[in-house]
Amino acid sequence: MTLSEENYLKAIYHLSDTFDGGISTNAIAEKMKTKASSVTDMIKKLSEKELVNYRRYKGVELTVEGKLVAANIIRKHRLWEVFLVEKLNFTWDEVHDVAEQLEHIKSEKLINQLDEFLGFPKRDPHGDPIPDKDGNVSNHTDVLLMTLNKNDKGIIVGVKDSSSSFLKYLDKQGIALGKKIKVIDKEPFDNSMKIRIKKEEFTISQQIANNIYIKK
Amino acid sequence: MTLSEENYLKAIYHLSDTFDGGISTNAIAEKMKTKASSVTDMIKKLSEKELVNYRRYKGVELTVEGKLVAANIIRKHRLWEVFLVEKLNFTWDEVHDVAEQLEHIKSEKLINQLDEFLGFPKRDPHGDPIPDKDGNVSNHTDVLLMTLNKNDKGIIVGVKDSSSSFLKYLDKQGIALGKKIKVIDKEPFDNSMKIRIKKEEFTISQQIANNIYIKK
DNA sequence: TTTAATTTTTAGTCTAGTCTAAAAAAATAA
DNA sequence: TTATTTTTTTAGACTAGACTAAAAATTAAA
Repeated sequence: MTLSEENYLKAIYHLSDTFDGGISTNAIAEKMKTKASSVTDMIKKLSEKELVNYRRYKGVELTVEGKLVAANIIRKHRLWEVFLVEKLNFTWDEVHDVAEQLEHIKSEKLINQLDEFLGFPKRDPHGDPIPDKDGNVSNHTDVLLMTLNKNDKGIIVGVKDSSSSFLKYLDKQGIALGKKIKVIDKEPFDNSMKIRIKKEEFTISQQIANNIYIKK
Repeated sequence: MTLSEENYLKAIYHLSDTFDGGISTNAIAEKMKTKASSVTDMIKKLSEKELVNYRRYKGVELTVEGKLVAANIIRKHRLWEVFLVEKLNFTWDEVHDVAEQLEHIKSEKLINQLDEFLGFPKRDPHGDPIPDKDGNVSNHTDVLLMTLNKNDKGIIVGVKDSSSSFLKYLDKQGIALGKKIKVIDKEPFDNSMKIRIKKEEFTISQQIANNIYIKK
């Protein structure tokens, strides 16, 4: 498994989460910030290794084996994120680039010991679930804040967008995982909503509400 | 800095420790398990970047900058080794391959926080000194067990050979860092020595004694 | 259903890092 | 000091992974 192969598998895995059926060459190219022709080359290679199913012009799907490999990389990524935040005092908007490197370290023992050292965490600092050794992910039944209605209540459990700028915005507003939230009002015109967190009320845009997961 | 460049710098750094003056192409090739022609190519590249001084047929020496880069990689390697042993229950003969990967992770913050998290350790699990941020290494004034004479005493502080097989041998014999040792007798014929550790006496060959560092 | 636009693939090129084989320089021996 | 051996470098080829430009297949529009 080369670094590049691993990154392609991860990208396909994430795209499969959002879209059904074969993932298009262009979609992968965009996600990987590379060119479609490069994607075609790599897909052929992954197909040879039976990590993806591929029919020309029809896009790709991960095989069972490919899915396992990808889930394992994501498992490592998220466990390292927990480590960075819990043990090394990183903030949740600083961890991504480093975890992106650490996820490629190869050692079964390392990752299992790390898991234990961290107390077998179930979610990373952004609220995303950590796959287990067999690639099983506790499925995300949580809903987007956007879908709540007036007077609905819940707990913030995750974010969809993990970009540094978004996370910094949340920190500034005092929006953090585990906080209780209540929808005070919802504006039908632009879907913005007035929310309450810890007795403080303020308004957020639909764009923000569309990137926060809530457990009801 | 590519992975390959980093590995060459590290190899040259280690070789400079043992040999004075320019490090030969062949010596690097042997250490890196590659061919002399590949070494020549890479040396040219490192020379362009002013990380080594190079004169055709005369071998290489690290520049001040090159030495700093190399020391930094070794710093990372050794800090990760401490982490693996102290926090993740690795044994000292298991850490090398994983640390070899982890040493290439790029993040200033990561390594400084790790250093702090580990309590600013001075030595790795094999007793080797950990360079500081500026590449300074507390110089190894310790002597090889081989150089001790009858009735000399000391404390085991390091090993020269970190191969898994050697470390396993030491574990089996109960030879560990920090243990007090006394030379009971030394055989002039083959330089083997009878030693005592914790009231137990046994004989070791010169080869073994040549790979253990002692603080007198 | 033929044409136009879009997507995907192919063909060929480039770079980093490796290799083999041969040439050149340096070190050693006669 | 010349000949031989060893070391180092050069020349040229190979692979992975990327790229550009052009061809082919598919999809959408007229």
